Amino acid sequence: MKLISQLAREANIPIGTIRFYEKSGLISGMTKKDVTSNNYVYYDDEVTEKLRFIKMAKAVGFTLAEIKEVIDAWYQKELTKASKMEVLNLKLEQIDTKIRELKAMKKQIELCKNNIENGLSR
Amino acid sequence: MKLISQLAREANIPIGTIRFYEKSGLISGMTKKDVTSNNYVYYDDEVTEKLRFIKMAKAVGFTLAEIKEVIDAWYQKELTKASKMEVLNLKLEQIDTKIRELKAMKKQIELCKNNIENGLSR
DNA sequence: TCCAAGTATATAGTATACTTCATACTTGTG
DNA sequence: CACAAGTATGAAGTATACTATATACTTGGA
Repeated sequence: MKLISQLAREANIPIGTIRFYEKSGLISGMTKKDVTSNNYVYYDDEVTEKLRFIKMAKAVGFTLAEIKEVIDAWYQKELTKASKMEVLNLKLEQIDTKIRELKAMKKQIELCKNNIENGLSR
Repeated sequence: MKLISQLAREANIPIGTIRFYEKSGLISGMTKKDVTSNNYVYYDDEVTEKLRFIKMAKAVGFTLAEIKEVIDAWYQKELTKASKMEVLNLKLEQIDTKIRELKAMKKQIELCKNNIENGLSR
């Protein structure tokens, strides 16, 4: 159980961004009910995991809305098994598409490199 | 040589977006100097290629600024061979990073699927 | 006890990538 | 030659994802 500044350090994400993610429903901490003097929010390791996932997913072009879908399928017990599987399977397909696109880009860039090496205009 | 509406059809990208990309310096058409009655812009197949590349690169999370760098390394003759290679090599590294991240996400999601199948909360 | 540093909340501002709108001119077809 | 459809331009508006600012309260160490 950690406060927001420690979480930010661990995940290497600005505090402001974490608050934004919490407001957006991607993550959530909890207030300790036995503490009445403040309303500090505590986060567990699950949140750190989620933040790492968010970071990766964002890096490969998923939107926060898309990421939220996956996280909900992951952690929300309210959803049916079937609907969770549907979301996750769709996401796996999208991931494979992205991998294919990245490989295609790689080929194109390598071709381009060869052309430059050989002094061809293109 | 085609006008913008045909280009939009071929690349499956809205005309407005194409105009935005042109203003942003990612692509450029040409006006026919022998035509004086209008200032219609014509595009060749190179532009179609660029648009396809832009689409893929965007899908995997590259920004327009990053994409512009690659396109410039690709088509701008003004840059030195060395600086072009630098840009392209960096981009290849970033692509490999993204592929690794996608594979990591894939593993995580498949693990999550197994947990759901086996009825484990997590 | 003082006070720097941490926390919470709300609001406003910024950057990116479009998208829409208004206006005006051009072209091709009936 | 009328007129719908296409084109160009500029400016304003929108969505997403932050980022910064202001205010106020809390905590922990000298």
